[in-house]
Amino acid sequence: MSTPDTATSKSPAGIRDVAALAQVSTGTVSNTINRPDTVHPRTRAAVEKAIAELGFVPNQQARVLTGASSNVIGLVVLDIESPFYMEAAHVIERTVRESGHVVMLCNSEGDTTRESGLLAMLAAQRVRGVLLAPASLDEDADPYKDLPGDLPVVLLDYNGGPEHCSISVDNVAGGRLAIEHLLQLGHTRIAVVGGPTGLRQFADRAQGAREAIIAAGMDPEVSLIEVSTSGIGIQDGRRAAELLLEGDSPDAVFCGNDMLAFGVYRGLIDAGLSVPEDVALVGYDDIDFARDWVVPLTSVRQPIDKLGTRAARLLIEHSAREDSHTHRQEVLPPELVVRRSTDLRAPAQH
Amino acid sequence: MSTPDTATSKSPAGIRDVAALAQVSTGTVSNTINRPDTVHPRTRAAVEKAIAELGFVPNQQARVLTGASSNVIGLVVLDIESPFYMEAAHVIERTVRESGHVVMLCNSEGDTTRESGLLAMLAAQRVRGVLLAPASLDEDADPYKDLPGDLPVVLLDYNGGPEHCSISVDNVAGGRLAIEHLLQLGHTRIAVVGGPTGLRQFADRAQGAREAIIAAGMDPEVSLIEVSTSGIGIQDGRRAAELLLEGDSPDAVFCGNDMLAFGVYRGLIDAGLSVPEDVALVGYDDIDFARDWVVPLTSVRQPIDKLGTRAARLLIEHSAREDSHTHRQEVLPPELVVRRSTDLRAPAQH
DNA sequence: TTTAAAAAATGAACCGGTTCAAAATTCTCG
DNA sequence: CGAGAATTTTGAACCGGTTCATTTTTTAAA
Repeated sequence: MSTPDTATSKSPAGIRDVAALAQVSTGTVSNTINRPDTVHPRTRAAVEKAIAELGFVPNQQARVLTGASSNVIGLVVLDIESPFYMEAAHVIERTVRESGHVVMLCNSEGDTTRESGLLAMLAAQRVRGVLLAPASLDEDADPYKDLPGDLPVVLLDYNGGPEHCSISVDNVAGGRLAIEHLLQLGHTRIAVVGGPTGLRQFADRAQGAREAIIAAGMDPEVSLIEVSTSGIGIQDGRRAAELLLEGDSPDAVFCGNDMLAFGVYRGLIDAGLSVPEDVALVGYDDIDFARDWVVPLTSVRQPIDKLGTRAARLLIEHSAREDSHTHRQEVLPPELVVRRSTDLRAPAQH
Repeated sequence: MSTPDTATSKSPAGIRDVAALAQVSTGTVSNTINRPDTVHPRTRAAVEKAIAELGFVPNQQARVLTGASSNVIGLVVLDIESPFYMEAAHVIERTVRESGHVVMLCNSEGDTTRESGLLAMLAAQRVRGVLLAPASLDEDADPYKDLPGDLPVVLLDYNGGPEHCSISVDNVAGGRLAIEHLLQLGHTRIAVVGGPTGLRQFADRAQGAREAIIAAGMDPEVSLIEVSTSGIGIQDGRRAAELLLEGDSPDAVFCGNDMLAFGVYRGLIDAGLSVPEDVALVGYDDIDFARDWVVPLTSVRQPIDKLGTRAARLLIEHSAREDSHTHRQEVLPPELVVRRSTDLRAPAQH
């Protein structure tokens, strides 16, 4: 409106338009943009003026087509609303930005069909590579065997074996950590609210819980009450709590993630119990909310920062030297963050 | 590994490779992909076989280059971790998917410099269009006047005037709703915890609060205690609560968003007050957590669903017929959701 | 002033698809 | 069987940048 847009208001200016206006060749324009030091200052100024005048924006598509590698990185998560994945996305976005890349965020919604559709789309898009938090959790068959083209992929939060790069957190160790903490505090009837059977991460955490009980010389059949839920949200936790309170109440509850823990908390409060006096509560993930919850939540922290940065860097590296690349699997250790939901003496802030 | 990859393991197969293998011309391959009904069944079969054999994935970049419109839509939000924007992103992703598009999610982190960088990048990427939740909230100067190229943009949650398409929610009305509710319940000393001065949304909500007080024939100077915060997170709310409790305690608090409300809740609880008995509490946004909070939170709901779907559809439409397009501004009404944080009689679930 | 070397600019070919006018093939029907 | 119509197939040109061998200009040295 205010800028009269001197010339073409039809289609966005191309490099040839710029070349014509600046009275140089297209090669020179290209050089001005990509190798400014190889072009004479006077010429450069003229070209830059023309670029500004036309509002010329180089077409990235065309650029990639000629061999330049794309600066887009795909990120496929299985739940775009889960705080855990969002924090991860944030870290990844930041890391990736430092090297001039951008993230294309996609949501598989835990659906393997959608997931492979997205992978195909990202391959068609010729993205630089993909960070994939897999929806498919079949252990036997490797579902990522035949990826479209030779799309570089790094699995996120899931160890897919030696055929893939991956960064994951040791979920079994995490489960163990939680239970060891509760045992140390003297709890003997511990409930485990693990998400849906079939989600590997959650199964592993429950497995760790069992191992810890056994290592302490106790019988899981007696001291461990396992409950599975259909989802991994607050409501699911709440229902789990109701279920637990029907039988012999546990004196501690370990939840497969923080959202479940929040739900369990509500269920306990509604039943007139208090945390941690009557029941101790441990979550998993240590999302931001855990620290700020009414009763700050003890939680097994996944090192999201490391997870995200490592994964992003690994992918960029991987996609840089396409061949002669050996897949690498990194497994990070989780860490227990003790707060008041298990220990009243814990500082109010952390 | 299992697939020996007969031919080229060097660079991903191109349309000419397919044509050669199927013994047809490139045009026929293109037709097989895009207009299958115009090619003879026998030929089609041969081409499809070749495509499968080579693992051919059409290069989307090249496709776009020849004029096809991109299927990528940019989404720029100012806080990737904010539940509100994530819920919006989810809705948008879903809507956009239905028409075969994908979302490229970017985080401006409230920084206008980063924001324009992202817009330039999206323009270079030749995305179909951009949904922008603006970081720049200057009212006077229109900061989106000279967008790179003729990138179609729809402003999200912000009315940018007649020069832009936008979908927003009436924040003034929202503020009014909240206060009217509190007045109706008989509260007379109402605090308003509005975020940072300078964030328009928040300023508008506070403005609505003032209007409601005046409309009720009261004096804002007397009945309204306004507090501003430096951020819009839980911690900021908590600090605001501490500040409020130093002076004459209010009997109700209206917060600029739900996160602030959660923080205020913690501050109140820590000071030995209870909600809603001692102080009523109203949030804004009605994020998922509000319903599941320990004391379910009364909140002014932004119709995120509508916001997201409308915005996405408007953008696609806008970007379809580039010219002869008149900018449209839609303003959606907010809605009050009453829960126990203001009214004990509210049902436990909603 | 001449000449060799360095610096700058050029422009056609190319990336990998799509398009479309023209050519080749198949079908219809007198 | 042959003409005309309908259906398929073809392939060169194009999209908008980049590349790089070549040409042109400038600079430095003799």
